[in-house]
Amino acid sequence: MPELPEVETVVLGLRQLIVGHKIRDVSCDWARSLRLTQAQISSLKGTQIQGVARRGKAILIDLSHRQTLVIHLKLTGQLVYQSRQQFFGAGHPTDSLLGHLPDSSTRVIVRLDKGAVLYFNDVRKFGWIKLCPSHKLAQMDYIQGLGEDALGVSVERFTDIFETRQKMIKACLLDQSLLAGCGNIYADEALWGSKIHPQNSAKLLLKADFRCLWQELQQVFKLSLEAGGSSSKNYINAKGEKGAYLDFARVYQREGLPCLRCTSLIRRIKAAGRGTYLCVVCQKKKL
DNA sequence: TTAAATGTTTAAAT
DNA sequence: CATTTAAACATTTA
Repeated sequence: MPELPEVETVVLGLRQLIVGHKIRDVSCDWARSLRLTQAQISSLKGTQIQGVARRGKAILIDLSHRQTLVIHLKLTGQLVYQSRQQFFGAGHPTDSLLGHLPDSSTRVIVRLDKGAVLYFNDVRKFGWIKLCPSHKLAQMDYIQGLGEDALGVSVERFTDIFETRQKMIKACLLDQSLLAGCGNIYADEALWGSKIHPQNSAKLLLKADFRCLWQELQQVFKLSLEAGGSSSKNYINAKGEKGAYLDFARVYQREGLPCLRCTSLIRRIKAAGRGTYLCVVCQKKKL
């Protein structure tokens, strides 16, 4: 699912809740969700959680035995924290964020001290949890392949990374080895916002195009983050109704609806292997 | 029944 | 070599 804003929402939320907690035990009923050896699983017991961070779309949980849990939510992962006093869930928006847990999508259960529990739910089972020595994190397969983080990258760096690339700009935005964190929804939103055709080769874009694209991407991230990600706490509003999920989207999943700028109808095409929404009038292809 | 889904990886085709 | 496309992972929903 989850892209950078949703992952960041998980991280900010969990940091307030789980740091200081000790792990009692970890269980799992779908082996591929928890990619640890039995020895590694045992090593977690009694360990204290020292910090929660994000790198690209990966969630990093630092533990007192100098190991770090690395979690990837992929398309449908979510993390939910429950204790007597608190409840917090974020990631892919589904009813599991508020229903009784564990449920049928629960893959891993981390029992913490003081009666608290952390659930890793993942309907499609693509997500994973790994463990890595903290000092070797940079060499871990997934982390090692990540480019600069998309949140807070400077315009200059952003432009430098892309301007010489031959491939289509959308493929560039989705390439985690170039820029880490952007996913399908935010790529479409930023491209629409900057009036750039997703299939334009990056090298055809002007400095002004990159500046605009960068601006739009940071802006959509910010909006989504303020709303708690396109999921999470605002999935359910104060009245207990389904709320802000994708409310910020201006093109994504709006096929057949009028473009909010020019009223021509939003089209859906396939680009960079993904469903892609755009306004063919506003987002002109360059020669 | 078919198509697609907020991601990544790998193999095969250009 | 650089890019693109398709398939795979597994399940649900339209």
